Amino acid sequence: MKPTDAELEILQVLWQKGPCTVRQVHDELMQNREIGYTTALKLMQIMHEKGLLSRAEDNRSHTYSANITEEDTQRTLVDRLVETAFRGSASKLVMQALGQGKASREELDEIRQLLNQINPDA
Amino acid sequence: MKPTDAELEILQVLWQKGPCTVRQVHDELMQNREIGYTTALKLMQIMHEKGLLSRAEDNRSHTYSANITEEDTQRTLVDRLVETAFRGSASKLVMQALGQGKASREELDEIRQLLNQINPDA
DNA sequence: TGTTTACTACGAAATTATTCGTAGACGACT
DNA sequence: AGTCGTCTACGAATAATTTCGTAGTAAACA
Repeated sequence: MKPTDAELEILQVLWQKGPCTVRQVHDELMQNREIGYTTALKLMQIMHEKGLLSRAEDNRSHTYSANITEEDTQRTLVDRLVETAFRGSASKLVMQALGQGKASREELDEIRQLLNQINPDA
Repeated sequence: MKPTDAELEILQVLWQKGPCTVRQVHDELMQNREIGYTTALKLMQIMHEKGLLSRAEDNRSHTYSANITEEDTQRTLVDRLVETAFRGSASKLVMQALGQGKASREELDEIRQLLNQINPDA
């Protein structure tokens, strides 16, 4: 399942903050851009219908949480991007991402470690 | 500029085949899925209006070519994905892509080489 | 010359995504 | 009880994307 852009924004909030009310999500989204409260509400209702979010109807308000993990979503999106934009070559994507020079030394070390663990002939 | 999904399909054809007529692009797209000829035509006309494609009005038919390179587009899409799905961490994306185990030994070597060339303290 | 074929142009339907206004419910507070 | 603030539900406008039908034009051909 590929979340839309607006859905991804909301998932980000839930992944970072954990279960939230619409109010909390909306406050967070407002840090980045203008968006009406009912817009956020509607989006979250739709996501709930789609099964993307579950909700606890606690008191008066509802508390929503993500039904998919950040990692699974990242995997889906990366796979998709590799297919649609990199003709199936994951390494091309890696080279592109690394080439941007936005990774710190620590991150690069982490990647080296991962590389050493990988056995492509398994 | 972020091409839409349908636009990316068409760009892929043009990047791989070079300048093409609508007919050629359509034939290629049909290899992967059902799509009407006029749909492809319309998409390419819109892309031309947007400046995404240029066209030579040769004979009877038109020959279209991409105005943006595959690399630039890949860069745009990767940057965007890093921002929206990886909270700005390019290395997280790299780890995710490498973790899928879809890279060959040769590709991994290539990545190692690139890693060694990168100086994060420049 | 008349018919078939291949092309472009264009309008518009269909689909999907995003946005928000309005209404109704419920609790809190006076 | 009446009013205010906050919440959900829901309809619907808007926008963006994808789709294709129809019409017109011109080359190719019988």
